[in-house]
Amino acid sequence: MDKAKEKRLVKNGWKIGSAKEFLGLSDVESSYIELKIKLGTNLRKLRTEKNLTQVELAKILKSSQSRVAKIETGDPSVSLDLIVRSLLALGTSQKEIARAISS
Amino acid sequence: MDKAKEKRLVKNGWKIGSAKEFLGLSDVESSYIELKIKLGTNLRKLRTEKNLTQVELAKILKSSQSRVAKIETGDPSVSLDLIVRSLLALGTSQKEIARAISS
DNA sequence: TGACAATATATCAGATATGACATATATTTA
DNA sequence: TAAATATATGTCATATCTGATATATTGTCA
Repeated sequence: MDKAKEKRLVKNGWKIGSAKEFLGLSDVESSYIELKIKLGTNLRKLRTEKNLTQVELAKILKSSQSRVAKIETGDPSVSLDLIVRSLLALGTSQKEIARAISS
Repeated sequence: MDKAKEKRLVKNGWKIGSAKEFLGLSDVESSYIELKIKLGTNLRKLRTEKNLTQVELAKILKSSQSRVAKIETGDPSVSLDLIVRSLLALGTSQKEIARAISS
């Protein structure tokens, strides 16, 4: 299964459902990807609300600009761990993370 | 920071707060650990409700008994990705995962 | 008690994620 | 418009996570 391709499709407006069908993703896999994209999108929202650049956020996270971009664009190389830690580092509470997942 | 030690402490009834203080964990780190423990505990609850052994669950997850045990006991070597995928594989919805995080 | 099933813990080679860097492509601003 | 700033994408050496295996510990029941 080509995760890079799948990510590109999702980014370009494909609904998870259709991407799932097209790529033959399992329910678990597609739900997991959907979840990561939700949280990554949430991180971008948070960052822009705080008027931070990716470079500035990267510094806070002790990561790099490129990895922040990958978090926000749902790059398949990014772990849920990193996304969640990043949200927490920006002050997101567990309840807020839960809300983001439910949305 | 010794994650194995921290895990043992938490397991033995230390509250996150005190483990955090004792070990000098950052807010991000302690919240992240707390979250993993919550979801791991949730997985165990789900598994036992379904009357599955760790060996049986491992087979479903295409993992091993030892890794299932590590998920359930909050072993620091386990990623959030694996925990969430495992919950999803047991049929947990995103809303239910969100609920577990909020609790 | 002892045998047996279930769970926990330790270790490791291979797999995957990581920050860093280079560089491409937007996007903004003068 | 061009220059400056911000974001995206590709690659890689190193770090971390993985399933597997071995073995220890715990619980259960005759």
